[in-house]
Order: sequence, then structure tokens, then C-alpha cells
Amino acid sequence: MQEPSAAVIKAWGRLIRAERMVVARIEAELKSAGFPSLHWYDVLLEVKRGPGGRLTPREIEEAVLFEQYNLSRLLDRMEAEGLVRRIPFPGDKRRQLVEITEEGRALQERMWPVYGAAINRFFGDKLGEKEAGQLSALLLRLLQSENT
Amino acid sequence: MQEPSAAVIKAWGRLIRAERMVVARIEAELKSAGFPSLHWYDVLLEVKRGPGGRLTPREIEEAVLFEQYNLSRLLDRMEAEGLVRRIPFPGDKRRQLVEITEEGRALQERMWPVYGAAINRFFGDKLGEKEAGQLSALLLRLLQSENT
DNA sequence: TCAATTTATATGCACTTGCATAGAAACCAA
DNA sequence: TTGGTTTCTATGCAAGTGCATATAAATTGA
Repeated sequence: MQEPSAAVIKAWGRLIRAERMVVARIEAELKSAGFPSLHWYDVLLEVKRGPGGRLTPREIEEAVLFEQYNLSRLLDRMEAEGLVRRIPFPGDKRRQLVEITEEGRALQERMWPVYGAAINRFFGDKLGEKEAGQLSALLLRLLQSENT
Repeated sequence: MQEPSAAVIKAWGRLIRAERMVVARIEAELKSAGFPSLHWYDVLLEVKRGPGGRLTPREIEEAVLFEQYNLSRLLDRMEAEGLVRRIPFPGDKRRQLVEITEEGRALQERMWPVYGAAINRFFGDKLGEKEAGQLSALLLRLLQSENT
């Protein structure tokens, strides 16, 4: 094989560490404010943004990059909490639509101030505007060509 | 609160997505080659690098950013597989030393070609040398002042 | 010197995730 | 049409993780 270069190895290690550290800190803030985890927020936000506050599980999965079976059960839990509901997908009985409830919207809106503040504190403030833009551009390259 | 700027939110979202995507792909490569997960590799590599191929659980924890209780049980599993062994820490009976075994070294060495190739394929090749350096520098800012 | 505090590791129990596979509907090709 | 394939979601069971707390040793400070 082709050994990754030192620069690549270093960047990779830091990506893992930085992500772990920042996520752990943000999760801790959410938890201490009595909120559910980031995964729940991710789903709420995506569904909320969907047309009519609806999205199929497949679409959510694609947006948040969860495993199909994990999302299926996460939706079970969220539905049990009244945050979303599953409704039939017109014209295709395999699919379904996940619809955010009023309760779901309310939770997302209550979480955002805490989440947003944590993003600033543990992420944005350490970078600054210009660097955030640079980081976005670099990460985009990784997301590019999601195949292969 | 202070809303994060659009640039910061975008960068944050991409960090999460990019990390998830690349990790998922690399994990898939390791798995399909019959290897254990990245967490196992992380521990093997850290311990191997420690003085005499030894490190305390605390030190491993700090290096890889796992939770204490998760690491404790991961070490149980790795020890059961004969990859590491726990030995007493001289002069402090609270601590212990985790020592990599020959089997552990061998596994790490067999994993690296697969892991390294995957790092290149899903990460390094999409960036290039210069950009890898830029990314490292940006991520370092996030890792800086690990407190707060 | 010894009680209180801190540090290091482990563990019971509940919850979450991963793996393999199921089941059902839609699509496709002859 | 219809049999084979693909797509979408769910699920039993095993493995991993999170939370709270336990245990034991070391350190601190009065």
C-alpha cells in the first residue's frame, strides 16, 4: 500500500480527536440542561426543515448519516415521546412520512439556544469567521463524491 | 445567547458529517478485512507507543478520549483476546499498567496497511498535502485549551 | 497520625447500537 | 403477466455504551 504521509496522518488524528472533544463537551451541556442527545436534535431539525415538516426515514438517514436500523429505533423512541409521528406515504406503502409534532418543534426551539451557545463556546469562538470558512471548504472536499 | 454565525454553523455541520462519513467508510474497510474496530486500533497503537509498550488506563484515556468506564471494559475484552495484559503499577496499587502483547503488536501491524490505505482513500486523497496541513492547523485550534 | 478528600479503576443495570435477517411493497425484464 | 430483484422499514439477539456508584489506595491538611 501507499503509506499516508505524515501530514495526512496528523490531520486525520486531529479530526478524530477534535470531533470527539467538541461533541463530548456539547453533549455535556445539553445533558446538564436536561435535554436529549444531539442525535435527537439532528432528527428534529431535519424533519422540521422538510416540506411540511415531513421527511421519509430514508431522507433523514441520508441527511444525518445514521444507520437505517438505528434510525428506525430512534424514531420509535421519539414517537413514544410524542416528538414525531409516522404517517403513511401516499402512493408507496413501503415508505412512510415522519412528521414533526408541535411538541417536537417546541423541544427543538428550546434546545437551540443551549446548543447554539455551546457551538460558539467550544467551536466557533476557537476559530473565528475566516477560519470557519476555511474549515468548511476543506471539509467539503471530504464530503465530495460521497461514493467510492 | 449569541447565535452562531452562518459560517460557524456550516463548518460545524460539516465537521460532524465529514467525520461520520469517513469513519463509517474506514470502519467498513476494517470490518470487511476481518479486523476489530478503530477503538481497538487506537488503544493498541497508544499502548505500543508508550514506554516499554506500556501505559496506564488513565494515560490511554487521555490519549484517545474515551470514557473511563468504556475503556475499562474495552481493556477487559482486549485482554480476553490476548492483545494486552494488565500488570501492577510499581509503587501505586491504585493504578495499573496495560502492556501490549506480541499478539497485540502483530494485530496492530496487520491492521495498519488496511487502515492506512483507507485513510488515504477516504481522507488523504481528497485533500492533498497542503490542505491536510491547513486542516491540521485549524483543528489544532479546537484542541487548544482543552479545558473550559 | 488519621479523618477527609482525591485519584484510579471496576461494575450493576438500563439504554443504545450493530449484525443479520425478515417482511412487505414496488420495480423490472422477458 | 409474473418471477426475480431491488427498495424500504422493522426486529431478535448480541455487543457496546452511559449513568451512577462502588472499592480501594494515595494524598492532604489539621
